[in-house]
Parts: sequence; C-alpha cells; structure tokens
Amino acid sequence: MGKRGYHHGNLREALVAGCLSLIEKRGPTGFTLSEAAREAGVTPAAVYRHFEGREDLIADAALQGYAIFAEAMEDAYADGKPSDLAAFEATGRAYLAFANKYPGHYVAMFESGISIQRTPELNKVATRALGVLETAAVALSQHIPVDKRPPPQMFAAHIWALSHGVVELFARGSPGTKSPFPPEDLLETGIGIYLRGLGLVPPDQ
Amino acid sequence: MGKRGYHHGNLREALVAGCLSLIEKRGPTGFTLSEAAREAGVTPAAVYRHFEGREDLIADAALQGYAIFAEAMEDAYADGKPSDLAAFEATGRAYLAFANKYPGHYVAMFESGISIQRTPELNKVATRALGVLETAAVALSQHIPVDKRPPPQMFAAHIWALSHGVVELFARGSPGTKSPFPPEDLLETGIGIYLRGLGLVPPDQ
DNA sequence: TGTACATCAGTGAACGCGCGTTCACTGATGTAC
DNA sequence: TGTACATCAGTGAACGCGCGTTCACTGATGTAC
Repeated sequence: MGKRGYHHGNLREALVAGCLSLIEKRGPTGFTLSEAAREAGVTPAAVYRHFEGREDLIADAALQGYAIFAEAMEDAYADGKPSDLAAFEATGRAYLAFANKYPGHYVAMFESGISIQRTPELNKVATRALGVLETAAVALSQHIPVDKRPPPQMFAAHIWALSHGVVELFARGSPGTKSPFPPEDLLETGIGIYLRGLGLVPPDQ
Repeated sequence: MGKRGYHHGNLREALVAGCLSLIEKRGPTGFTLSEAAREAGVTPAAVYRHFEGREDLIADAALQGYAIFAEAMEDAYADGKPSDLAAFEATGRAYLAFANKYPGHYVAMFESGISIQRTPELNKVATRALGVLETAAVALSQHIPVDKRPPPQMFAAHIWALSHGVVELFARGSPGTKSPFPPEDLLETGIGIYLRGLGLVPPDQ
C-alpha cells in the first residue's frame, strides 16, 4: 500500500487498474464502481473526484487499452518491413498477444458495449489502432493480381474476425470449451491457409 | 395477453421468451429475473415455480438455443449432400443465419458464461450441435492429400472462430463498428478463400 | 351432473443486500508573503 | 524560515432503488365419487 495517508497518491490509475482486474474476472457488466473503490482502499465517493461515474471509468480503461493496442500493432507492422507479408502476419500475432497480455483491456474495448464514438479522443485512438490492420491489408493486396483481388477492407475484416473469434472461443476459458489447440497455433495456421487462398503464400510452404 | 386469469397458461415459455429478449437487448449480465417476470405480467416470486433461480432460467434459454442450433446445423449439413464441400459451406451459412435469427439464444449460448458442463442434458445437445461442424470438416478433409491435411478439428475450429468473429464484430452493432460489408458476404468470401487455401476449391472459381 | 377436496400456480408482503450517487465535511498539501 | 490561507483529495453518512429470494397465503383447476 505504501503511503497510508489521507491522500492516495494516484487514485486515478489505481481505480483503472482495479476496474481492469474486475472486468477481467467478472465481465464488463459484472464490474462495480464500489468494488473498484474498495480494491483501491478508498470510499466509493472518492471515485467522483476522478471520473464522472461508472461508465466513464470503463471508457477510460478502454481508451488506455486502445492506446496500448495501437502501439503494439504499429510496432508489429513496422512500416511493412521486412516484407508486406511478414508485416501482415506480425500484426495478426500482435492482436492475439495483446488479448493475452491485457485481457481486462481487451474486454473493456470489445465486450463492454462502450461505443468507439463516445468521445473524439477514444474514436481517434481506436481508429488509429484498427487502421494499422487495414494499412497492412492494403499493402499486401498489391501483390495480388488486380482481377482476383478482394477489397483490402474485406480481407482486413476477415483477419480481424478470425483473430477475434480465436480470442473469444479458444483463448479464454469461455463456455466450458476446451481448446483442442493452442490459440497461437490456431491463429497462425488459420491466417496461413487464408493467405494461401489469396495466392500470397506458395502452396507447398 | 389472452387469458387474463390467475393462472398464466404457460408461464415457463413466457419467461424464457422474456429472458431472451432482455438478454438480447441488454446483454447476459444486464438481464434481470424481476424484469423477465414483469415482462410476463407476473410476480418475481412466480418464477420459482418453474426455475431454481436466475441462472437456471438463462441455462434453459441456452439449452433451447442449442437444440434449435443443432437441428439447423444438421439440416444444413444434410449428411454431406450434395457434396462434402457444399455441405460444409452450408453449415457455415447456417451458423450465421442462426445468430441472426436467434440473437437472444446466441448470446445465452456463447456470451452468458453458462458452462456447457452445467447439466448432462446441456452438454449433450451442445456437443451434438458443435459436432456437426466437426463431422463436416472430417468428411471434407478426405479430399485433401494426406501429407498436407491439417487435423480436421483444427480446421473446424478455424471456421468456427471466423464465423463467431463475424457475428460478434459485424453482425451485431457492437462497439460503434460500422460493418463495411454485409456479414453474410464477409463470411461467405472468408470461407471461400480459406477453402481455396486448403486446395479444396479451384483457384479461379 | 354435482359436490368435496387435493393439487397446482399464482400473489403480495417482507427480508437483507449492495449498488450508484449526493452532500457537507475535514485532513493534507501547496503557495504567497 | 514561519505563518495564513486556498485548494485539493479524501471521508462517512445518507438517499432511494431494484435486485434475488422466502414465506404464508389464496384463487383456479382437476379429479373421485
């Protein structure tokens, strides 16, 4: 606890942290403002010094998550190096790695019902994060012959959906589902087969 | 309302229906036993004549959903007719169609946190439903040369993840996400590309 | 067909609980002189 | 360096609320004779 004083020090961060761990354990609607306050060793009323209320706290957690996520995706993409293909695959891996490393943030972002449009700031950072995937898809699609090239947004959407599905169904313990394979393998092979279907990976690799 | 008497007639079904519509609107944890009762025009206490409690009600909704789902998947698969490939694709379409047609059931089944292991009955029907996809995958994988054939459970998992991801991200209004494409198209093309990657569909079709 | 009675499916009042939010307050911190 | 005072970041009591659950009850239905 450290400083055991009247003043907390950095309650704001502690509340977000509490929110994240609760959201991770109990799901977005199972989370409680009072409990987050308790976990930070503080009265529920203190929360209102830093946030407008319950929703605002979750939105802040989501915002923070999108910022981390955006950076992770940008790092993984690395401006398309060493190759458009490798960079694209790296973003897929980064997606799953993020979901694993920051499950609370992931839930706040994608399962809490917080709208991306809630604030301009949130909208901006979320767009930036999700834009990386699309950028990667656009670059990669240059390698497909024009006539058989699907819209890049479409194939970004495919990869996003596949990644999200793997996270929801196999990376969490969800509905009593035993994962037959490690989620990383599942995503890796799934993306591999998909890219082969686009003619971007040689058939026998 | 029909019979406006002391006795409801079929409260049990009415409660499940109310549960489903609430769960669909508010999410699994936003659902309330009292509100479901209110929606059925009945005192909360009446619920206990038919269910053990809140959880039991949701579990019953999920059970009902799995039963419908299993049947839809089996119909779609149609014992592998007219071809293993066509039948496989049909199950993918059926998955999405089910999620669209029965959103409340879908949420109860996959987002409510109800474990498939909750009762033997639930486990049985859920296994049956999800087994169809695996059966379809096994049949289809016979058409892939042995040496480059991935485990059928793996590719069933890929298709399930892709379908689930499309539902969660693009078929619902979720996090302010505008779907750039109709979810049906997204899933259809996604599965198409994937199957091409497996060498099951000619490259130029 | 009529009556007595058991069973069934609801009521409604009550409970204890934890929630989100408000409010006047007070202790701690920072700053001006 | 010391003091006065403004500001900040918490407290704690209170509120009204809806929840899930229990209980003794009662009206409606079904059945035996």
